[in-house]
Amino acid sequence: MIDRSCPGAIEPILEILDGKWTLLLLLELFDGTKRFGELRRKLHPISPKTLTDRLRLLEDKGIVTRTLYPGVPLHVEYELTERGQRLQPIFAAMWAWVQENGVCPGKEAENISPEEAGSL
Amino acid sequence: MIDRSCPGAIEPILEILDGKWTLLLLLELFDGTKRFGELRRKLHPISPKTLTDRLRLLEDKGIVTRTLYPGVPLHVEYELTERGQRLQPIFAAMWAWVQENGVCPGKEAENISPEEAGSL
DNA sequence: TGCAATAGTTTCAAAAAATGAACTATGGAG
DNA sequence: CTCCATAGTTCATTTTTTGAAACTATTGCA
Repeated sequence: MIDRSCPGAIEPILEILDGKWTLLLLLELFDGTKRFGELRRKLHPISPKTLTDRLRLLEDKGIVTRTLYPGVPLHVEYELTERGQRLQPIFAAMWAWVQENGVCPGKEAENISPEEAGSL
Repeated sequence: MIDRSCPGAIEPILEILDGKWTLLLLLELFDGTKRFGELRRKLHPISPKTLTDRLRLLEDKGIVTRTLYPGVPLHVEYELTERGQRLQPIFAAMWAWVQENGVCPGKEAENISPEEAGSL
């Protein structure tokens, strides 16, 4: 389980998972390769600055790769590395916890009024 | 595994795990009931304000309980709830990731010079 | 030449989080 | 009446993070 003799050892992962958008961003990437604009839309209203900041950090930590495709218009794809894929169990554990203890916002959204629904 | 149809569902846990000291604090509490001063020493140099802020938040979210023991000197004990205990698998998954991909700072500390060691 | 579409960067302001130092509260012992 | 030890609180300041708006870069096409 958890090795209590080396408490500082979780720090590398704290650096990776830290930041307002990081977990949501990683969730998107678990779903597969994504382009910059696509991530921006799915994580709306994230700012482009914050998105690049996060992606650069994850790149530095070896969690994602950035691939530029020249051509018109150019585009860029972000993809999880092997190392990044291995983060999935952490999310699965979070997910399991939420199932048992949290609430899924979607469930309550089922009975929103038509007017509210229209504005989405 | 992860339910992609309900992406917003991880948010409750983001609120719980957020903050510079939270994960380290929870690690301490997994080890057992702890008093305020004890946590403060183990998490040094955390400020008392930050520590109370975190503990209050965790209390509000039903993750820890606070028990006051009157008497002289008075003392307070913080303990994980059942709900809080169930967060352990998340940490275990983080730990496993670090084992495979990260570095344990302790390992490198084995060959520090005597002068450096003396200052600890 | 200038526009369209992608993916950013830059700069500055605003908001949120953490820190540090000093102070409060409790209650018995001396 | 003061002191000790515990567990905080308060407030001003600093540091860190996030955000918004406007601007840059690339390259083919009309």
